[in-house]
Amino acid sequence: MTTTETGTARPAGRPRSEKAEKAIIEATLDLIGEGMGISELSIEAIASRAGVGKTTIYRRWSNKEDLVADALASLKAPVPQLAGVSVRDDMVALLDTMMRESGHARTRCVMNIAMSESDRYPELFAKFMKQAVEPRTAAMVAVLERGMRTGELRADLETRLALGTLAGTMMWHLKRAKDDGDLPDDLPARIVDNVLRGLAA
Amino acid sequence: MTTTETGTARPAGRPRSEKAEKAIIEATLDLIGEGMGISELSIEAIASRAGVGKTTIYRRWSNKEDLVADALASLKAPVPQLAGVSVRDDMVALLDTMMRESGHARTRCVMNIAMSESDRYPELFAKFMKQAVEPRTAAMVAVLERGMRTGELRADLETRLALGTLAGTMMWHLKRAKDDGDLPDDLPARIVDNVLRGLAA
DNA sequence: ACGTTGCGAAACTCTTCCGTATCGAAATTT
DNA sequence: AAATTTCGATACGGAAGAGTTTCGCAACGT
Repeated sequence: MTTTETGTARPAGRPRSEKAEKAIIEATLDLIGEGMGISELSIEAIASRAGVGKTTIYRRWSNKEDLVADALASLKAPVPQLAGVSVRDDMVALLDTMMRESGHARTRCVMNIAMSESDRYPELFAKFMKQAVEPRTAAMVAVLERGMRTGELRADLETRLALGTLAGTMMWHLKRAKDDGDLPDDLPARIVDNVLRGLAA
Repeated sequence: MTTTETGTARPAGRPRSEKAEKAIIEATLDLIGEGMGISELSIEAIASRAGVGKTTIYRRWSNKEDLVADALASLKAPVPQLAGVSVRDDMVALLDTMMRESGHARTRCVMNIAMSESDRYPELFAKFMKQAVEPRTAAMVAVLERGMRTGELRADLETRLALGTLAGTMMWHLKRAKDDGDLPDDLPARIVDNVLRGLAA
């Protein structure tokens, strides 16, 4: 070998622009964030918004679905740092993160797409769930299981069911909030307190 | 007046086919039920599926959005007959209806559309909410308020919050069920019992 | 220097579909 | 019978956009 290798053999010619790639992904998420559905999303619009040629897109992704899948998958879920003191406080923090993030139009639209187009693009959905949703549900399940061990929660709790109740309630309210856009700051706390205590007299 | 009137003065000429109208609405819901988003839905596909000419559609609706709005609005929500004995049983019955109806692909897809395209088609969304969703939430709220009066539920309950917890939890599980399609028959009962009792030890 | 590959831009073909118009046949009122 | 309206079918012009190709230039290796 005479080449100066840096791990992998670099092919000859001009290397692909990392900047262009970022711009394409960003433009895609941008347009989705403006309320576009996948079928309304056009490669030409993405190229124009990103300031690149269509060739540059097709050189990397063979079609629209592949591109959108990568774009959605690039949304990492930053799970918040938890105090770890009480289940109640940790869960409020987790729901609060959900609420604050859904305040951004982009997040809401991405969620809409992931939810509603999951039938049409199952692979896309699976990728998104794994990258963006599962880290959060895993964090919630961990909190719940800790509570069962410490005795803060009932020992016979079904964690999947309890997770659904907490996250599902939050989602329900986030959906309804689209009209004016703001929910009370203490909503996460009220949800958690209600769910922990129960509705029965 | 010399005409044989039947309430309203019928104009001369061949009357519009009631059957064609039904077929158009049905074809629209059918295609939506096959996973098509509104923007993917084409008038030509609807006409073909309904076995009518495009003219027959455009004579009745001036564009796609009007047609879809009417189609979605035609989905009445049949609120089940409630026993009215206990809040617990009535609520299980309501959630059970949600679950069984969401077993139909058409219902799921219609829900998806209503949820996700609400930003793009706000009037459509409003119409759908009023016709198909509000009757159900109203029934749930009625059950909750009855429970507060009878003492079966806490008197200081926030009904909107409690509604969100019950319906939101059910929705959460319905979303996850897409993979294989079936949820345990006793899921509604387990949800209600868990929510009423609370998660805390 | 030179070959190779990526770049943005533009032109291109092909398909889909909207909304309108036109046709002969059918249904209904007068 | 005549007039009117709807029917399904088909054709049309136009817009949009997918995916490909070509072009001249830029960036990288040898």
